[in-house]
Amino acid sequence: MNQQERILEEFRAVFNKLVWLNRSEMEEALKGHKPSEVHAIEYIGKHSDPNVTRLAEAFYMTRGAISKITKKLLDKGLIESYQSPDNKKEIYFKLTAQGREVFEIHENLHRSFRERDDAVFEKITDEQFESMSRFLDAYTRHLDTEIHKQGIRPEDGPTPE
Amino acid sequence: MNQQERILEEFRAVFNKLVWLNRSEMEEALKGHKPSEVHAIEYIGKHSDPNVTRLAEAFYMTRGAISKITKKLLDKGLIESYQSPDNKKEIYFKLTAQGREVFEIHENLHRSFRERDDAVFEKITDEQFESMSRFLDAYTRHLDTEIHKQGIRPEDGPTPE
DNA sequence: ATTATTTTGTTTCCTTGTCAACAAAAATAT
DNA sequence: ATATTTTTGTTGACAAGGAAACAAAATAAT
Repeated sequence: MNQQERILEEFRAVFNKLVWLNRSEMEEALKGHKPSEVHAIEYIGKHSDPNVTRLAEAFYMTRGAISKITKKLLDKGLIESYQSPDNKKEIYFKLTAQGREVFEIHENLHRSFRERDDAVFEKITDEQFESMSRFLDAYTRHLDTEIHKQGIRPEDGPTPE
Repeated sequence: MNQQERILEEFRAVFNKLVWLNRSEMEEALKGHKPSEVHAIEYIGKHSDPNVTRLAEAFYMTRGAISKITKKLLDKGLIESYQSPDNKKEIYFKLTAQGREVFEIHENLHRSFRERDDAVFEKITDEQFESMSRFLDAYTRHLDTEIHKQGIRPEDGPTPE
């Protein structure tokens, strides 16, 4: 295993550990709501006029899947839908009071996770941070170039926020 | 969004892009085999005496899920099972000739992905590499400590290779 | 040695997401 | 203006994976 594979593998491992560690606490605090539902609530709470298509693009999921999730959230009364007077096709979502509660719990938990790990990030120097950031930027640009080379298929490609 | 969140978010983005870019090519080359099947073939080809439990631990999946995947691979004739004379319970797997073909195609593709991205990794200095590596080690240790604090539940925790 | 506990693999049921087909609305072409 | 194409959201059929229950074998306890 060379340098390249090692660094990517290490990152993957850290990420997995992080996800696994946070999940149990998150699930405990938000019992009764599935991770995908909470995720959608977070997005809806943070963006203006979100609709099924936007959520699907942001989550790299199909519109069908999102449609089912928002249906559940509507049934639970965590979100409500509204439309623009000049567009009868698109359906937007916003949080209800009850949805905002879930949103806040989620935000607070995220804050606590961040604080928990602050120690590690305080120890990295600005140079270290800059170093990683430059690497990531370079890698992203490289991948974008490669994606472009392959002949892009924008309809199923990621369109991150 | 602070430093901490930014760096993690950037890594997630790079990772997603990487997965997405490689997937189409991989699926094209290994048509007829599901990603999870190929993944299992890779593991079986690289480890000695792998069984359902080992695969489940390595992939962070349940034994039930792995059991179904290996069943399919057996039916396809890509792997075969064998047992030790002094253990009638554990069932190990190894690749058949046909399975090795899939294994090789997969390995070659990975090699080509690596070569494709070499340029990016060649540009990072040894200091940069060291810097990232130290950060990752520190983060892993920190998370291990936190996991330990929480009261460990080894039965559903990750047990990476 | 016998009993109790743990490990291993499989199966059934359930949930979640993808895919494909569809209708309604909007955008574009002609 | 009308016709065609694209976008948007929904639904039903299907596949993948998780949870739980289970039997068989191995291990530990007594």
